[in-house]
Amino acid sequence: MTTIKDLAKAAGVSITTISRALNGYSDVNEKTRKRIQTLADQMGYRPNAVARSLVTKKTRTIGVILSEINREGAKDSLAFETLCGINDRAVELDYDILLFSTNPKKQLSKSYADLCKERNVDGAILSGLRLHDPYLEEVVHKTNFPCVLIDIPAESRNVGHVTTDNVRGAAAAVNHLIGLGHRRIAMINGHDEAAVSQDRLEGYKLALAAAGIPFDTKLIYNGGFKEEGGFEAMYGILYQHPGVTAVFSASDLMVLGALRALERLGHRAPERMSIVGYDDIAIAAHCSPPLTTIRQDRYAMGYQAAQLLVDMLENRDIGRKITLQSELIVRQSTAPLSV
Amino acid sequence: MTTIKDLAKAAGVSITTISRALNGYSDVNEKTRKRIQTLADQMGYRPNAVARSLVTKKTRTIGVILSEINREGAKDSLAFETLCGINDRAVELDYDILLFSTNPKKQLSKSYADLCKERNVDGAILSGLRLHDPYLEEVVHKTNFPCVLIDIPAESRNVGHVTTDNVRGAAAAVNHLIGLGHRRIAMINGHDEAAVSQDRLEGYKLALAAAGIPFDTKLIYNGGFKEEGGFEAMYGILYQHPGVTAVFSASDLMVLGALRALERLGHRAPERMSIVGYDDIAIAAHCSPPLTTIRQDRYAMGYQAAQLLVDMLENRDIGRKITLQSELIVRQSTAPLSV
DNA sequence: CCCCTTCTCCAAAACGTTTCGGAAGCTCGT
DNA sequence: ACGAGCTTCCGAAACGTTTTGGAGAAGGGG
Repeated sequence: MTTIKDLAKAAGVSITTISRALNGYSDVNEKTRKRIQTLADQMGYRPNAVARSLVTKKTRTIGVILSEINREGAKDSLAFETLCGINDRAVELDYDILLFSTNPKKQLSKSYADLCKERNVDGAILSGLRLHDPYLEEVVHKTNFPCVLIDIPAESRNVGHVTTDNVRGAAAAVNHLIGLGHRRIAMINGHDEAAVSQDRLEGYKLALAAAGIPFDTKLIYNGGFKEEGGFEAMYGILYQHPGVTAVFSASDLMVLGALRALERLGHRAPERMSIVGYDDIAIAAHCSPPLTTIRQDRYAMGYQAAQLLVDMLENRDIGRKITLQSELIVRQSTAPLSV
Repeated sequence: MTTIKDLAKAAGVSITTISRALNGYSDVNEKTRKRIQTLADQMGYRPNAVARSLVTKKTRTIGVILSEINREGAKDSLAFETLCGINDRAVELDYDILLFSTNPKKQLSKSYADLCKERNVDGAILSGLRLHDPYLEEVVHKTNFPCVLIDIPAESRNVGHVTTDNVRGAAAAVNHLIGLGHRRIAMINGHDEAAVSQDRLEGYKLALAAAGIPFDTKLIYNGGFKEEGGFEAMYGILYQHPGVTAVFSASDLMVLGALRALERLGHRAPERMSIVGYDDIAIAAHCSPPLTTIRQDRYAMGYQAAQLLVDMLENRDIGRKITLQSELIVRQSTAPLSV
């Protein structure tokens, strides 16, 4: 590995001059700069980022903490799409990405803040965390570490936030069902520790209220965003509330489970039950029936999150919150209420 | 940020002692070690990994270079599953992951080797690269940078390789079709720059030969591993070779396109055409018809790749090559040849 | 009592950069 | 001819660790 020292020796100038030449400072003669530049290319010199970081205190690296990086995460590629968005924007802005998983074991020994401190990332993007994750609170409140949260409402000087308009998305889903004539509409929600669940429930309520349909707590099931949870929820709905003709699910994955439950009991969607999901995962367009769902653009969310974080890091003061819109995609899992 | 210096001052000992105490050396009194340890905890001391790396020359970081980290990659989550596997094993082995994308723009300015040199990763895992990628050749031959290649056959002192038995997988797929009575079997392959394509073609040929079916180059189509490519290939097969009753595709994604082509022309699988895919992507089990396919365990591949790389990094001399088995999953896109 | 171990501890160098504060040498106006 | 002001360069400190090579003290055997 050629270092700046080797280069200085070879060029017959000081280390300082090499550094300033290569970094485009104005106090070095254009001719010597050229000479140094070509020499550097010849010798294959690459500045050592570690040494540089040590003195500049910047690593041009952002930590990405995704809870969904695990084997199950593959089915819904939400985390992956987010990561792609983050990555693409990060590359454009010339930042690197350090991937932190949230393996339960590691969570115990080291908090995110510790991870970030140790590895000296300039900032972090967090996604898929529970609302009351203790480490999350630490990051947001105790440290003032720059970070961007995805789908977790929190803002402060150094904390940004990107999400989609979940209230509106959910309302659109439920309105679609109401427009099809459905009145008894159940909801399969995620879990209480997710901000999006609260928002989507809110949207569900709003849509019902606007249509003059009374809200019934009993029609709210929690499926934990899991396929299995959707299965059980649908089972419960069919047995406990046979009058229900439509379901709004807070995730497509849970719809897959719900469809299995329907089938198991000899029913089909949308004939027996209209279902609208959330996310528009890849499977949604291909499963049977293809799912009516609310599409959220996870790629864009990641992309915006990276942009927002870098804006914060480079002291461009713009808004701390970004809300993207979602879109109702009508496919064949919903149908008019047959009387 | 508390540094080792602050800690030394607070504890009234030298920097050396702090370092050696915290790193578990034997030449520090157990009492002082305890004292230092609790003091470090109190003060929230975190060793600066950057400074440490500068002197140790190790970063405990592995670079992951995946070409498929982009918006399109979301549909087949192969890259993601691989990443999950890498990540899980890396966490267990206490390594971090630096994610390099292969944005075309960046490829021009910096080679992988440069990326790795600059960022001082200890080693790298590469996947999704074309067989004759110039930068790949550089990594493998010119530098002796430790890396593990996924699905790219190359071995040397510092280069490992993990793949699945693509020849056998393909042969199993084709044998399945032959067993169902099919004789005119086309293949939709990826592209010539993929090692897996060559292997799968090999398996296809082998299976045909074993059954005494003559090989016909005209029945080989290239779909470039793209959905659209599968569409066009199937179109071509139906028009140019109406006698074909079964297709082996080198990826499920291309099968999705092929199914669309079939449908467009008023046909259905498996009635008109039996199709077996490759990969067993998430959609495969849910689409219509559910796909018969060869499952390869991308997660395991990533996991093994990480293990192999770390073994190499830590000078455990084991094999440089890992081949995982694949598995035929029979669903409903294949059926006995109806005479 | 002296020498040899063993146990603790430490000063200083090293890693490869950036950057601060000059210091020469040159030009130019007066 | 002289100082001011540029231009171009450089020495040395700093960043936060690890590691080398010892040094002082305590203990033990002869």
